[in-house]
Amino acid sequence: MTDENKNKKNNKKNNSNSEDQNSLGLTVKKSEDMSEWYSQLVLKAELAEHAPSKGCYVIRPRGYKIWEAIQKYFDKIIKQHNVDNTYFPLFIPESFFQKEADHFEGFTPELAWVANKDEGGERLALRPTSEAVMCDSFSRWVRSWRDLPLKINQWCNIVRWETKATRLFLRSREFLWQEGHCVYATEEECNLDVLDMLEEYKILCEELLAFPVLTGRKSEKEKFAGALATYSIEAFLPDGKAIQAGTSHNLGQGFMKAFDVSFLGQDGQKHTPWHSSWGISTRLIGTMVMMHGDDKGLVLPPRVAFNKIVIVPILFDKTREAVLNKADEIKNMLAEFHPILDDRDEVTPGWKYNEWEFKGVPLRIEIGPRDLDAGQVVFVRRDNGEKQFIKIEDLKEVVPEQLELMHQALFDKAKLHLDESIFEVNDWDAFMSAYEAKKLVKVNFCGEDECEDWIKDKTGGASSRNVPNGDEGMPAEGAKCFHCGKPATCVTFFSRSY
RNA sequence: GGGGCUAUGGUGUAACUUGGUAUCACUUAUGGUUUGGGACCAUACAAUCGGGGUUCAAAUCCUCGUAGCCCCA
Repeated sequence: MTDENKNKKNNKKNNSNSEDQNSLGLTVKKSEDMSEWYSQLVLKAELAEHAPSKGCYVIRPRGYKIWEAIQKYFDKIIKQHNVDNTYFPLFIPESFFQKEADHFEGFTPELAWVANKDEGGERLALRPTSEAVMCDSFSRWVRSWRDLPLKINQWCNIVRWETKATRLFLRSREFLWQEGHCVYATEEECNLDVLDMLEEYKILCEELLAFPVLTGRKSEKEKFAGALATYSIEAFLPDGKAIQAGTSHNLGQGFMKAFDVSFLGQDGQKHTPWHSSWGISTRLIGTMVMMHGDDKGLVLPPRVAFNKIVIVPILFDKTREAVLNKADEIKNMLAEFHPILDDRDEVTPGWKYNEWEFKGVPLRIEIGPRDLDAGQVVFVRRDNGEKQFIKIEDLKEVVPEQLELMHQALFDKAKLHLDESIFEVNDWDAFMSAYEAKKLVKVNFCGEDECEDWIKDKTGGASSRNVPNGDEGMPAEGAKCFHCGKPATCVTFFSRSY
């Protein structure tokens, strides 16, 4: 054994001796090593676990509940936009991919192929996204201007053969998402849809997941393979890295032409329609966990949490029955919040507090013999840990009130971090110092691939996030690119990213 | 894409250098005493990642595979 190995082993030993091994808890602090903190939390809070095949994971019930909350919220939005759910096959013939050259080129490196079967001599790939297979159907479904707009969505899994390091929820070879695809008669309608859905994603993050995002257009370098323009929502995490949390693409007419989708207009002429697609994935789960979790474990935003309350009765033999009866009464009174009544005898109240905090339940109600006489409970919010006494008859009012306050507090904290992280700079030196301080750097930018490549290379990882929509994304007259000095074409955010 | 490290009950680990009965704790189960911020006693269940090799003998050495983590591009 080499010295180096011995040292590693000794370190491991020392660490394990100094740690509390029976702990549910985490061995690192979020502020010290967020990456390790995240891995431990996702596993120990039983959101997910590694699967036998590389880069894949099992979503456990506690994690899937979060996905269900996202689905429940967003499926309603989809329907409000008159988008219908469908299901398209997992297998896509190779020739379908090849019809759109940019798309094929962009996705080839991460396609997974079915090895032992081919149909009619043609290979089948597992879908990395469904433009190709959907457009094939669209070519039959779209004939007349009366068939438009055609608006469909699917909730499904997709496969992208990642070669980079994979992370639970954040980057994996298979993941769950929703992909909406709309076909419009005009460019204007298509554009509007692309931006509308981007806005819906923003609202989803703010209203359900309780964090802010930057909405904007991706650079040429970062846009979707085959798109005219890609827009994204970008979340900025506490460790100073951005993460793309959702995308909306204006796919223009490329796929339409490639798959021969056309319609007869009111003018009796044949026209090529316009095409959009937009998606969010289980990556949002990871983003939410990193955004709100703390050193005590998971923090579920109130609107995401299925069980919004845990009731911990304090049980002594003499008063046991009376306390349990009252706890049960409270549980029924607050049934709409799906309270958990933790009446286990085998662990102490203190254990329960720590356990439910770790699992992120938003509110805790403690009730013991002393409270019984006073007609009150001890009431604790997960995000701030403050204890207060609440009269039992006031609970029905206080619970929804505190859930809303907690949502707002989580959002405000995330918003404050985002606002404090944005640094506007005009030259390379200022850029580098802001970037090294893990800021979200706002610059005038030429928007060119070569310039962006150079920046990424020079900094060892700075990438453009997006260009804000509207006036905010427009540089002042005469503004120059912060790096190359050519005339700036846009205002862009740069940062480290996941 | 290149390099390094790791894999032992459900969990965290010891034993590996120098081959020989697999350690300890937690968890779990049962019984009892407990319970307002991580209670305790007793007993019991439970493990060497997969394939191949070396050897009288492999957790330990060699080899291939699989998976995870880290560093560089």
